[in-house]
Amino acid sequence: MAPPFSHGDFVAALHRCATLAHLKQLHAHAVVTTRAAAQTTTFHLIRFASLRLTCLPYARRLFDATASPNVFLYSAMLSAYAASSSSSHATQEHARDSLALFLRMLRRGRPGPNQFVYPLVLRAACAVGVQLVRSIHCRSCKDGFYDGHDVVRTSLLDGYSRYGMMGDARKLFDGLTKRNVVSWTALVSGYARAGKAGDAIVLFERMPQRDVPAWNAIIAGCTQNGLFVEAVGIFKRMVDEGFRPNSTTVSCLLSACGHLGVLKIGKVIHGYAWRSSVGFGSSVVNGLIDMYGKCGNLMEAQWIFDEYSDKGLTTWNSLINCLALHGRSESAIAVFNEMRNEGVQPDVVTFVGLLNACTHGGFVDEGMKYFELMCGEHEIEPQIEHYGCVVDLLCRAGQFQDAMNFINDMKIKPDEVIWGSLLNACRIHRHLELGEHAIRKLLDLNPNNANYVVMLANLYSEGGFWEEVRKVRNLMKEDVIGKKLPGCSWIEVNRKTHRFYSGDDGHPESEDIYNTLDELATSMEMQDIFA
DNA sequence: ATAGGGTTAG
Repeated sequence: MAPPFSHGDFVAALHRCATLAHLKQLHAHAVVTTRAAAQTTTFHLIRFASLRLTCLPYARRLFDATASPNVFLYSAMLSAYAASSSSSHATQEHARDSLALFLRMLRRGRPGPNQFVYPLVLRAACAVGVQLVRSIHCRSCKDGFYDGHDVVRTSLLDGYSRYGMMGDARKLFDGLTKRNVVSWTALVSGYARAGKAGDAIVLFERMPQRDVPAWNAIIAGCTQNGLFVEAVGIFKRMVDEGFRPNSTTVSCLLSACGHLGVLKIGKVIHGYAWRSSVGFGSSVVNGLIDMYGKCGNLMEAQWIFDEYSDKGLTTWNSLINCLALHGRSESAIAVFNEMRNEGVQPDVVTFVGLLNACTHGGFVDEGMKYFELMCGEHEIEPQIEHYGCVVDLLCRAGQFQDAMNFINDMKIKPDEVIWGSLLNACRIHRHLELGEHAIRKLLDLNPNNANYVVMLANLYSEGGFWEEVRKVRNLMKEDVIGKKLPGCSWIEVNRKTHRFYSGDDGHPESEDIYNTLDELATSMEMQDIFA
């Protein structure tokens, strides 16, 4: 006969379980002492199995073994699904399972969903589609879990904001009985994701209180909108005000450093991850590979990649992108093959990197082969980025007819990047006719972009068509088109940042730089001739 | 018991 075992004893014992085997023993003990019949026991077992031991299937079996689960068990199960959605594939699958449970509740009518169930179901609905968010919104109104239930409202706010529906999100925010740091943060992230970084920053500055996720939201919002300098500035404020950055902060910042090419700050962040408790989880490691790669330190990126044992899809993608960026085309392709041998399924981003590698290496046939592989075997619907890569690939190789045929066969409308790639190649290969065609398409898409007119002038002047050049120059003087911003780039060498504008000769070593550029161009042409 | 923050891309 088992000794008496109170509920308190049971919970205490549960928290000392380190493995699923321990949990099963305790479960068995509960069955023997008939405690298993109590739904509070099952509730604790489900939560511990799923959240602490990350064993979702066991949690589900416990749930399924209960004849008429109460609302606590439903919400424990929904939390379990929400917590174990790490990869996007798992998210989809778990979202479907969560929604199936919700539908079961509605069908059976008992227990009805309550204010704890709605936020969990809404999180799953977000992963599926905004229509579902809307339906659940309606349902929550009918059930009376809408007015006055700020947590449900905040979940809805987040749901709409993830689909860029900021009007609806704003209404939900304005109708809250009491705003808090969570609802403010949800709104800030929403505006940032919708591309309204300015609105996001204004709201952030108005927030009555801020915590680490709130700072992360605005830093992420800046990086998502290309405001990398601002992201670094806000990070400095965050640290000055005594907040402790976590791994999310660090990965956002590494992204910003990579885009800016500021190795110095990137290394400081790396050092911070080392000293603090942030550590080297996948997001930080992937961010480091990307940052070092973009800042020119390919060796360091490769080294971090090699040392990291828990390589995920993004880890592989980051390295392939770095290699492509550095013109190491064969290595990028080799890493891609290695990745597939390891059984990691490539995604849309992988193929952008891979196609870029092919473009930079001039591997036209391989590039086309990988494009086919992506559409065929991997069943990935090509995005505009992939089309852009292929057009670039064909154009740089001078295969204009193939490029035009490819553009005409595209399933989506060609954008500025597609026509821009074509135009650039036409300029290099002096293909005037097709170049004019590309310019026309570009001006159709964006009549106010002065860059295109400058490109047209360049196209004519490099072909020696001076009369046309004069016409275009006159067109520019009419000021119908805004002023062209000069192209700008910068690089950090030996702790000093050197900045260059296009056509700029202000750098002290300008003459050497242009000489080296000429040498490189000549050497490249020679390689072309003898290839 | 429930809600907010994330990296890779021409």
